[in-house]
Amino acid sequence: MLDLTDPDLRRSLLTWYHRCGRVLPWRNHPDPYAIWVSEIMLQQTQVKTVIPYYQRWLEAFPTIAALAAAPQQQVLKLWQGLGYYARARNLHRAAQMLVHQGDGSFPQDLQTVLALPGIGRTTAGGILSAAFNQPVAILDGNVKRVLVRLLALDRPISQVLPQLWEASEALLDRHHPRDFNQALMDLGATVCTPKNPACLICPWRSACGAYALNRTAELPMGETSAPLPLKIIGVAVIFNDRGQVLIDRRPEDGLLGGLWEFPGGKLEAGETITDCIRREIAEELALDIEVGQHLITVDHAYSHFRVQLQVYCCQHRSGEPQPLACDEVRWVAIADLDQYPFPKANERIITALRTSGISAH
DNA sequence: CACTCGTGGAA
DNA sequence: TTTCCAAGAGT
Repeated sequence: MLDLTDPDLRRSLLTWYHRCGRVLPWRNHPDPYAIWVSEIMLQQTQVKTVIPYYQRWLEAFPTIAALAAAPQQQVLKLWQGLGYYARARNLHRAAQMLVHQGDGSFPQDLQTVLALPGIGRTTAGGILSAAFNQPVAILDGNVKRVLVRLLALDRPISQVLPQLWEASEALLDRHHPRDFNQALMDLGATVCTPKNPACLICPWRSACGAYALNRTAELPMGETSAPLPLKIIGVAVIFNDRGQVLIDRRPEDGLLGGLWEFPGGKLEAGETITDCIRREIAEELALDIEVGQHLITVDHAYSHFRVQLQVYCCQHRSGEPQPLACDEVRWVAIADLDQYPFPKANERIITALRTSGISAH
């Protein structure tokens, strides 16, 4: 029977880590704030994607105080393209809490850390072990996969989370929690990968249940998932007679909260795309517009649905734009669109606008 | 507690 | 091309 507290298990992983561990910008960083930023950016996001964002972020906001003092629009602009924008809003809000309700330093107490917005159990363990070498366990995607294989659990991960947390805590090396947690994640990221794991060079090969049963390719078991529904969205690029276009800022909560976009909405059954756009602009902005020529069609996939944006150039006819379904509306010159944080699908609209040379008539 | 929340790398 | 899934958290 596999003993998770076997010192040889910990020793073999740490030895492997010292020889083969990754070199990362935030690893062994002296500032807990930098560790914190990296942990938030790394949620559901690959290391390679995070690195340039991490470096730009620390240049713009080198301290907790600097982040707390920044306007939210600058924070979102630095996060633009990274996704899951609530992470940026929560990080910003947590920095303000630390400055205004504390002494501006990052806390070392687990319960205090867990109380900060955007920090759950795994991120708290990641920060406290990496920044302060505290023995707090983690359970991220890498660790889940490693442990499911090590223990040969043939049930979907969502059904064995309590067991996996127990295992992570039992395994954790109390004398080297920082290196051990980092080693566990590195093992999952570089050896015990989702496909084609490199079992022949794995320090835990002889202890691994999935390897012994020759089932590494089947574990972890896949979760059942429904196909993503598709929404057709009519989108308006509305010009006024000064050549400016109308953009709106989405409500703070929910999808793409706080980011700017071109207005529009969902195509309803039996409706033409032109009617859809005119209706949405009337409902959400109280504007009368003329829908003109097609600009671009953008296909984009979110986590739980796909969208097809059918974008049309439009001309403002009458009415003053009202923020009925958003937080703010603004007329902006095309050259100034760069100053606003936009979601990825809208970036493609901006590119199309500039390359098409379309302007007001 | 099942659902919501982005984007891109990798196969 | 699709499909999976990444250092998960909030509600």
